[in-house]
Amino acid sequence: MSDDGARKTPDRLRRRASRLLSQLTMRSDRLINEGLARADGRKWHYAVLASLQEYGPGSQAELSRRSGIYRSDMVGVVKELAERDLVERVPDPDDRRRNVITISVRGRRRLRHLDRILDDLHDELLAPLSTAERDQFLQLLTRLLDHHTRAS
Amino acid sequence: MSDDGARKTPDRLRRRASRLLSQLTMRSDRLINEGLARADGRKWHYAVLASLQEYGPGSQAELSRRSGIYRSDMVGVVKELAERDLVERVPDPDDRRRNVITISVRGRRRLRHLDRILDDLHDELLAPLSTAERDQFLQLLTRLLDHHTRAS
DNA sequence: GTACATCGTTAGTGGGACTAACGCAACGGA
DNA sequence: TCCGTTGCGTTAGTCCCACTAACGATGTAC
Repeated sequence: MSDDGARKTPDRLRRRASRLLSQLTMRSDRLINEGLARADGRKWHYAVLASLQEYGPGSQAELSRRSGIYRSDMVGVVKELAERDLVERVPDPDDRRRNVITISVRGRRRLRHLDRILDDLHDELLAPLSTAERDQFLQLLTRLLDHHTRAS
Repeated sequence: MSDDGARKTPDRLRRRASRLLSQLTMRSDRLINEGLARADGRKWHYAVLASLQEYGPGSQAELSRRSGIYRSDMVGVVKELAERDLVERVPDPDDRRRNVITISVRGRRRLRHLDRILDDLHDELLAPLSTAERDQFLQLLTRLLDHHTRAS
């Protein structure tokens, strides 16, 4: 950003929800990415590990669907996770197109770790809000997102 | 996105404010960009025109600071606006490093037009929320953004 | 068997934030 | 008056991310 100091951001801009969202998301993404990076973590790793933990093993394509990561990008994510022994990738004997991805013990431990890191980072992200306000914020975001997800 | 149908998005993911923000912002950006594109408009055009309207003429560097657009990107934006006769770009006689950018009559009309378009698009974006909830949402976003802007 | 869909993979697109470095002009001291 | 610093506009290029296209191999349906 470069609009520090004499903040002359026009009102029209400052008031638009779309702009508030992009700006805040930019900061939020930076905060989370940097926070995770400090622990050699990435958002995508977290997403995949969480998906494996909550819904069990699955093919890359299925992980894709669960996590919203494109299957073209999933290749690299799974590779990185496998390199770190957080996940096992085994060809599916029943369907030779598929790899079955399974979370490892290290993977579960790692997920717990990332969860703690994310808790802290979100505390920082939502710092100015009270507990009630945080809930409200989440609720509003969820309703909006749900609305635009169904509509898509 | 690709997580339609059987929504198996893990809870951990669905609940994180950071993720809600990115996802919603992605939809929001698409909505706004496509809406503006239908009228041959762009976010950046709006930002610059709004800044000129509210604070008067300025150099490209100053517009940069007002709008948060990088001065390297401002070059192209001003060029596009000038091509459409929405602004005038004149060398500053008092400081030969500068161009003075001024909004034209067409520019003002265009800004009003874009404002109407954006009003509609934001109505769509915030559709599921009541008026009170929209205010609250904006207020929460603003507080969060302010907090993370000062801290930067 | 033949058409079609799905899987993993590679490559590449397009947009947006952001950096580096340039030549030029202005400003602020010694 | 020269000199270092700062600000300007511009060009080029980086990185990240969502997303598309196309591929060969495999599975499924008719």
